Amino acid sequence: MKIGRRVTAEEVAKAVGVSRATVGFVLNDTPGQSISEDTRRRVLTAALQLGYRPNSAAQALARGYSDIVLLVLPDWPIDDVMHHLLTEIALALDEAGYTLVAWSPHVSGAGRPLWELIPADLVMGMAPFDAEQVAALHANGVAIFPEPDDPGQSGHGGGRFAAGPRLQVDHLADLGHRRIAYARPADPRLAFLAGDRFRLVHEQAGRRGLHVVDDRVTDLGSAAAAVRDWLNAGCTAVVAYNDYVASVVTGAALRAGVAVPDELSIIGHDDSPLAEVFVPSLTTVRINLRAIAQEVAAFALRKIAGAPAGLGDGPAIAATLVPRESTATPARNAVR
Amino acid sequence: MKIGRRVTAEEVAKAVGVSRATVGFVLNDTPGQSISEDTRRRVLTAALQLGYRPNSAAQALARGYSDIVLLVLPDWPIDDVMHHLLTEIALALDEAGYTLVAWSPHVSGAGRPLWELIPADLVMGMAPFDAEQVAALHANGVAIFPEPDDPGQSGHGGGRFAAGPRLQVDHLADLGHRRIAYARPADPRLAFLAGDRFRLVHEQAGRRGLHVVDDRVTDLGSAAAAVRDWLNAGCTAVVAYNDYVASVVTGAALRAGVAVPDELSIIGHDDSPLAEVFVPSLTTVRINLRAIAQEVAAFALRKIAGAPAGLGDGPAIAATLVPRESTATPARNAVR
DNA sequence: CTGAAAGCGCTTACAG
DNA sequence: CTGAAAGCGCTTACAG
Repeated sequence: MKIGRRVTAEEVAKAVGVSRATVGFVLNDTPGQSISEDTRRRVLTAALQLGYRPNSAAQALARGYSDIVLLVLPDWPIDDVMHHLLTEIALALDEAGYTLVAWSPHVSGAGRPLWELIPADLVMGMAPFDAEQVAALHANGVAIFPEPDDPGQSGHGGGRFAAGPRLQVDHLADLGHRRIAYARPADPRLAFLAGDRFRLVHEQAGRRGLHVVDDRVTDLGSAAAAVRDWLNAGCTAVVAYNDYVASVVTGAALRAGVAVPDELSIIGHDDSPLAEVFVPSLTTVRINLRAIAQEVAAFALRKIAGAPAGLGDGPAIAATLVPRESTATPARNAVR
Repeated sequence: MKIGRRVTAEEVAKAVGVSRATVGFVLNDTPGQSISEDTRRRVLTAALQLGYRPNSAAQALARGYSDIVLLVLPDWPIDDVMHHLLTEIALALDEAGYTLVAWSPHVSGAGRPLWELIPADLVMGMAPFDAEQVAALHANGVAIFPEPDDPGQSGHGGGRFAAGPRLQVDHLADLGHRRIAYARPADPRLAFLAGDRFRLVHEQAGRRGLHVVDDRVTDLGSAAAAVRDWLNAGCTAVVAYNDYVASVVTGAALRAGVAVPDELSIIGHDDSPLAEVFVPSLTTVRINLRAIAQEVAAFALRKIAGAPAGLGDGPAIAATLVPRESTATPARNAVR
C-alpha cells in the first residue's frame, strides 16, 4: 500500500532558499560547518512549519545503522515480570543510545516477520527456544541470548540463571519438608521454560535429599485433584512454576478444605504483585531482573560491536527469598 | 555505530552470473518476467548459501511503504489484559498484511523515539493521553485512537467504551447497594485512565440513584484504612478500577476481619486470570477486547488509506458481567 | 560558509 | 528472457 508522501528535506531547502546539504547540516547539527545563526534559524523554522520529519528508511540506508535493537520473544504470555524485564532492558540499551523493540512472532499468515521489515542493528532472540526455533532464527541471522552453545547454560533457566528454582527448593528443605511436588503451568507456550525450571528443581531436590513426588500441569480445573493426590502421596509442600500457578494451587487447596500452609506449603516464583495480595500471601523468590537486563544489554552491545558475545564469567544472577504466609514447617505427613 | 555489512543482492547476482534485476525479480517473485526454472533455482540457492537477506531500509525507501504499523502506548504497566488486547490488534492487522509494533516511550535520555527510527506506514497512539502528550504526538504526526475530537469520546474510557464501568455500577445497584466507594490504583501512570473510569462510574451511579461516598487511591498499605472508612461511611460495596485493585481491597478487608462479600461487596474490571483464582473469587466485568482490537485495526487501515478515520457509528463495545463470590446483596449498613 | 554529486541497497519501468 | 539505469530520501566527503 502506497503511503501519502511527506515533506522532504529537499523541499525545506527550496522553501528557505539554501542548498540541500545545508538543511542536512542544520538538522543534524553536523559539527564543523559554521552556518550562520540566521540560516540555521530559518531552516529550523521552515522544517517545523512544513512539518518536516526525516525519512527513517533513507536515514538508516545512508547511515548504515539505525540504533535499533530488535528483541524477538518466544510467544509467551507477557506478565508483569516479563514486562518489567523488558522495561529494564530498554532502559539499559537506552543508556547506550539504542532503542529497544520487543516483538513476539504470532502464528498467523499475511504479515511478515518484523526482522525483515525494520532496519535493526541487531536482531536477538531471548531464549528459551526449542531446537527448531533456534534453527529458524539462526537462518535469519538472529542472535540468541543466552548463546545455546554456552557451557553451563540450558536455555533461560540454566546455568547462571538457576538461582530461583534452587532457592525454592532450599527454602522448603530448610523448613524440614522431605516430599514435594512440582506444579507446572497449563499454558503450552510455557512448557519449554517450565521444563527448564523443573529440571533445576529436581536436581536441587536431589542435592538436598528431597523426593520430588510428582510433576504436573496445574490449571484451575485440575488443581483440586492434584492437591489431593499430592497429600495422599505424602507431600507436604509444592514448588510452583510461578506465582500465578502458586495461587491456583493455593486457591484449589483452600477450596478443598486443605489448610495452607498448615497442611500444605506452597512457594511461588517471581514475586509478582499478586503474591503479596493473595490471602494467604505467597512465599516466593525474587530474581534480580535488573542484572539480567544488564546482561542482555551487554550481550547486545557486544554483538553489535562485532565482538564474540559469549557471556563469559559474569556473576550468577542472584535470587532472594521472599518469605510470606504460604510456607511453614511441615505439620503433618512429615516423612521421618 | 557502524554495523558489519551484509551480503547484497548485487553480490548474489555476481555469484550466479545474472543481472542485478533478475535477482530482484526472482527474490520478489515479480509476475510477468518468465525467468527460466534453472536461473530461478540458481539464484535462490546462491541467496540462501550466501545468507542474503534484503536490506529493509532500502526496501522501504524504494517501495515507499513498509507494512508496519507502530502503536505508541502510554507508559502503562502492561498487564494480561493489555497484552491480550495488543495480541488481538496484531492479529487483526496481520490479516491485512501489516505487522504491528507496540512501543511505550520510556522516560530516559539517549535513545530516540521509535517513530523517528522505523519506517512505519502509520504511527498511531492509543489513548488516553493527557493534553500535553496529545500535542506532542500530533506534532510528530502520530494519529490518535480514538480521535480526541470525536464527539462522545473521552479518552479510551469514554463514549462507546463506557460499558465496563457502567456495568460495574449496574450490578451493584441491581443487588440493592445504595452507597458505594471507588478504589483507584496507586500507580500514577494510571491516574488518567482511572479518572476516565471514575467519571463513568460516577455518572452511572447518579442515574441509578447510588451515592459514591469516596474515591480513593488504594494500595496495599492504605487499603485497610480505606475499608474501615468506607464501612463507617455506610458503604456496602466497592467498585474497583480493575481486578488487581479489587484483590488489594479484598485482601485488606479479609485481613482486617471484614467479610467479603457479607460485609462488603467488591467488583473488579477486566476479568483477568487473577479474578477467578482469588479466594473469594472476584466478580468482575469482561470487555470485548476483540471488538476493540478490530476497531483499532480498522482505524489504522483507514488512516493508511488516507480516508477520514472517524470512528463513525460502530456499535458500542460490549461488556459482560462475570458474577463470582465477591459480590452479594447488602447484609448490613444497607441504607433504607 | 555553500553547491554539485556520489553512494547506501533496493524496486521498477524501459530498451533490447 | 536479460541489461543498463533512474529514483526512493537521506549522509557526507569534495570542490569552490
